[in-house]
Amino acid sequence: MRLFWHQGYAQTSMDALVRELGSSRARLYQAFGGKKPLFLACLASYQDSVVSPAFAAVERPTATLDDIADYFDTQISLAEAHGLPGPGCLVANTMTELAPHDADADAAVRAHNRRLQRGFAQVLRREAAALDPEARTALAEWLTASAQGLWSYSRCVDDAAPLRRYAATLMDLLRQRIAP
Amino acid sequence: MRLFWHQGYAQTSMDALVRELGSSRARLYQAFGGKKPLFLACLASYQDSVVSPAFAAVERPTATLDDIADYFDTQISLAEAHGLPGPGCLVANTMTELAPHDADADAAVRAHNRRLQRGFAQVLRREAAALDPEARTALAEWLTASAQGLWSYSRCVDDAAPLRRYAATLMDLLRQRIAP
DNA sequence: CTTGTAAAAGAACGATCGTTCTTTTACGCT
DNA sequence: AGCGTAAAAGAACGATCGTTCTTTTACAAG
Repeated sequence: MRLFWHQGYAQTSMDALVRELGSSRARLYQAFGGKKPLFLACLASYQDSVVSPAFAAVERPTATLDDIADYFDTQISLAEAHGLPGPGCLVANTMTELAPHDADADAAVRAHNRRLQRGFAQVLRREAAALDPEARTALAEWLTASAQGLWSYSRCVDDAAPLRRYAATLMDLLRQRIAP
Repeated sequence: MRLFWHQGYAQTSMDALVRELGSSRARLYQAFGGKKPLFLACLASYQDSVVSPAFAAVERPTATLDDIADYFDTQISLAEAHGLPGPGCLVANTMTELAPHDADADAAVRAHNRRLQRGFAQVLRREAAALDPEARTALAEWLTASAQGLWSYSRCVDDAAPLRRYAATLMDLLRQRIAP
């Protein structure tokens, strides 16, 4: 997963994957059937091991705006830990590299976006009850796309400061928008 | 340029470029020296032929918030004309594919981001004079990163409606933030 | 018309890609 | 211990990559 994440799909060879996983080529092909199915499995594994731990708090029925802020902070700290400019988000990278050319990758990416948007929307239903539903949906969609902007940005900055400023601005704008 | 834009750097072969350009391999190598210099030349050409026409209005000394909104609308209409899911923005794609691994691409991408941020900041200096400079810088940086989010998003949506909602939300949030 | 020269075309090279296949290893069963 | 079988390792395949080199073409000068 790490290689796909850091280098992208096209730039990661089966040879490198065999070396990284310490497995054999035959085993990889028997278990997954090829490079693309292996990549899709990595994408699913990424959901479980990276996205879910960070986003689960937002999906709790009691989640607040602070949980959204924490989600961004968590992801930024993760990016910082990987070293900046960093690998970004595997899903976000897939969105630009593979999704337009591969139906399976596209489906996985859209499912991810739906998940984020749904999580954000649930928080907003409680925290922005005064807004009409369409406005809340628009904000949830905006937050989802803004997360992608964060990941793109993380690929060409030297440290986490600009990313934190971006996240802080996002939350400021959101709070001002839903303030009574 | 079109091939790099639509398919990315790694997925575009010199063979395909020769066919697309109707030129010969020898001529390409004599004129540019290789695949990467050719790509960098395309990146520069993209700035002139795509970015500048859309962004020049924002960089005018008299530009207003409406010019920023027009910039987003123009880019969305361009994406729509290319067909969605579309090729996105060559610079945004380079940001995720090549910039982390290539110093030249990284420099070009950062220069692009500085240009956008500077343009946005100049508008905000007039339209948000009440805000302190740091807040204006944060907003200009936010708009720049948000543009990248728009392009990421454009790679996995079927029509322009979500993109227009995103841009409209951006402008709403911005106007509310700088409202007196 | 002949000849010199530069540009264009495409053959060819080594390297590497994803994939397959053959060989080897190792372990459970009688 | 001997043997059958499945898994692991890596050699090998055709295809394609970026790049280079050889051949052909076309045109201008004498």
